[in-house]
Amino acid sequence: MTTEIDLFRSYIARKGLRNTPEREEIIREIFSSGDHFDVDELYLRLRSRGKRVSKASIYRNIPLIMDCSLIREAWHEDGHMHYEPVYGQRHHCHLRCINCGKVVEFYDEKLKTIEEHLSEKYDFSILDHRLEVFGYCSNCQRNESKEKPPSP
Amino acid sequence: MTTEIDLFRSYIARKGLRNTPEREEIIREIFSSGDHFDVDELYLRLRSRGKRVSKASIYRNIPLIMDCSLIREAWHEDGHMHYEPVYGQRHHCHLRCINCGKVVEFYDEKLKTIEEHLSEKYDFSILDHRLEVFGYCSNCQRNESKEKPPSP
DNA sequence: TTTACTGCAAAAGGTTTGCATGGGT
DNA sequence: ACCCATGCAAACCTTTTGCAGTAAA
Repeated sequence: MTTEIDLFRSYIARKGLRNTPEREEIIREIFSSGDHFDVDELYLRLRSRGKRVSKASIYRNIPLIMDCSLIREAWHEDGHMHYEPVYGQRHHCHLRCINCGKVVEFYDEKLKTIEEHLSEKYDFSILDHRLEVFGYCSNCQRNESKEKPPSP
Repeated sequence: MTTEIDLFRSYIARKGLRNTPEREEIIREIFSSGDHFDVDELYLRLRSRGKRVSKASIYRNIPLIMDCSLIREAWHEDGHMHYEPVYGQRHHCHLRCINCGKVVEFYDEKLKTIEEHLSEKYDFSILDHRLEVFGYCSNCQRNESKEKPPSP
């Protein structure tokens, strides 16, 4: 976590911006768990630790934290964006259960190959990708029929 | 396009719902171009053809049209969802230029293999996936530096 | 005749922004 | 001292919803 904060500090300095306690708390909170999060959740987590950082500040800082590659957008769901820490983690994608929301992270080397093909074929310089795979987890496969509206 | 409308009609009938002129116009408009769209754009396209369908009706019908697999969510950008027609099209993913927004559709067989691996390894029954790849298209590679804010 | 569907306008929920205050550098 | 960052509240935008009227079946 020290590394993430240092990275952010140097990014802030490089951009001629200012370091603030709020900014440090946000980074600290994100990397204290290292898990996916959304703005509301992050706000409540900070709050529950007695750190009063406004949502406006979180919203204003997220673009900066993305810009220095410490987090990135993971997926959009339930009307809002979900983010994930990215620094120090192997790049990965998500396998998600469309019934219970369970998330499995995975990585597949073949994605690199796909990127290379695309780069050649369409003359793109490729920076990133995001793969989401959807299905029913083992639990929900059994209960699947219950959750679906009846087809009359 | 006849096929899409028939599919939708039979879906509506099967669900015990009602067919309406508005519903037919929406389907017709979506498949008249077969391209990506968002709600506002679809609304304006209908309007410019003299078809007055309210946005509320579009929003209310999109879940139905997704449910019968005629369209699906493509990506979330600029604060709103983008959809794409799916019926009659080979499943595909998107390569997008992060500078100019250019979209290239592609398909790679390796994604099927990835799905199979995931299915075995994590015991998921997999229904779908969405892969977005980001980079600079050939044009924007040259002009990349211009578009970025200066780093002081 | 029944009741689902539509349009309108209001509401809801996430995100952005204007403004005055406070705090890094 | 300068001016960027914060908190608050209002504004903004997309999407959802309540309601009364309309029209499929």
